[in-house]
Amino acid sequence: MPPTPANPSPSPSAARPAGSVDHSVCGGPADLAGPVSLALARVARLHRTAAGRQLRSLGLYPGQEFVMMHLWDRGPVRQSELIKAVELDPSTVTKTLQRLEQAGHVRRSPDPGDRRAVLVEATEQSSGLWEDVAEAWGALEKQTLAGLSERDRTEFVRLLSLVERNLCTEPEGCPE
Amino acid sequence: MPPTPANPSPSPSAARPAGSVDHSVCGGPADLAGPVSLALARVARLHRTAAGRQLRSLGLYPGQEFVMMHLWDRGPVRQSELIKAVELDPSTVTKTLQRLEQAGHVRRSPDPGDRRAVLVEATEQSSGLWEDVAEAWGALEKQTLAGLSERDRTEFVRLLSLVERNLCTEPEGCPE
DNA sequence: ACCCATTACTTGGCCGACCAAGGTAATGTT
DNA sequence: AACATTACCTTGGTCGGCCAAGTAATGGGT
Repeated sequence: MPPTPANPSPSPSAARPAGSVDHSVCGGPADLAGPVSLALARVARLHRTAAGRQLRSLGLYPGQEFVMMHLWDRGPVRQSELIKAVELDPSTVTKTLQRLEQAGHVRRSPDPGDRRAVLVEATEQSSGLWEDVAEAWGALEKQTLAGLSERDRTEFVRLLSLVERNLCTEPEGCPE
Repeated sequence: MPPTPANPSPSPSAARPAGSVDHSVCGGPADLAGPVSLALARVARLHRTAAGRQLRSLGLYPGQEFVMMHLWDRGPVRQSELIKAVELDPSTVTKTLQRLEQAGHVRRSPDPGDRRAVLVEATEQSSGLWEDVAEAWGALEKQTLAGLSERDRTEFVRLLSLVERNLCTEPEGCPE
């Protein structure tokens, strides 16, 4: 008998570790299974929102930074290269590039050596953004990690790396 | 002189810690500033995608779980309560609920006591999903944390909590 | 009683992300 | 040389998420 509404924790077949669930932070409710996944999802959304706030004023939308940054320090690349780099769905990259192109941040041209391919590069006009974006990301990084010791930070990236490996492997979807 | 294409790291004004950037995992490229923010963003996307894969087969889309889970163990609630609980934009919740309603997972009715408000509850039909969702989240949690020691896990939630607090506070956007 | 701020929700629009399906060009196979 | 496969990209559609703006009901203050 799964959900007997208005009646907490009917004891499922799966996860529900133990009594309290830690909702230590920020008033977050945090009931439900999978405390880590839940926390991760919440943090991720907050992080993206924060990035968005930083970027909006620059005329970029969250997600576009990755593309621009790659172009800025790689120069002209094939779109396929870019796709592998950002690890996004090809169609996502296509659409993002269309918008970036229309905004004048990016130029695209057919690859003479392979008529299926498209070469992408940041426009000169976009170079002014570079600094701003770097600064915005610096600020975001700073806000994200405020109050974390050096040890905490390295620990955090270590754990993130582990988790990333976990999420990459199993059902495939990771490059390689 | 910001972007001199095809020329790595022109030394910005902001973050760019040191030489190598750790791209320890999964072949990820991981150049660019803000290694933590970047890693976090990547992990978050992978995590959401993984959740999506689990959920698709159940006829749910990522994000809807949170709503359903809340309804399942809280019973009928006002929409405003739900919004506070999931910490999402009201319009997001509205749309999600419309879709969930159309899918038959949720029922909505006007609150007799307050004619602006809407009461939301999970349908009986949806109760079958409960177990599946719990299981899916269990699996996700398991995959996410595979190979992490108990100490690593608690450390991870601790760090996530800190980061969450950081991202909540500053520019406001957190409940309270 | 009246006005006005607050609360509760909705609509429309835009973007990032995915999948599914399609079209074209390069490459491999026989 | 013809065919099949694979690589590269685009289009269309759907969702989650945000913001901005709008409607409607409640409640407080005077």
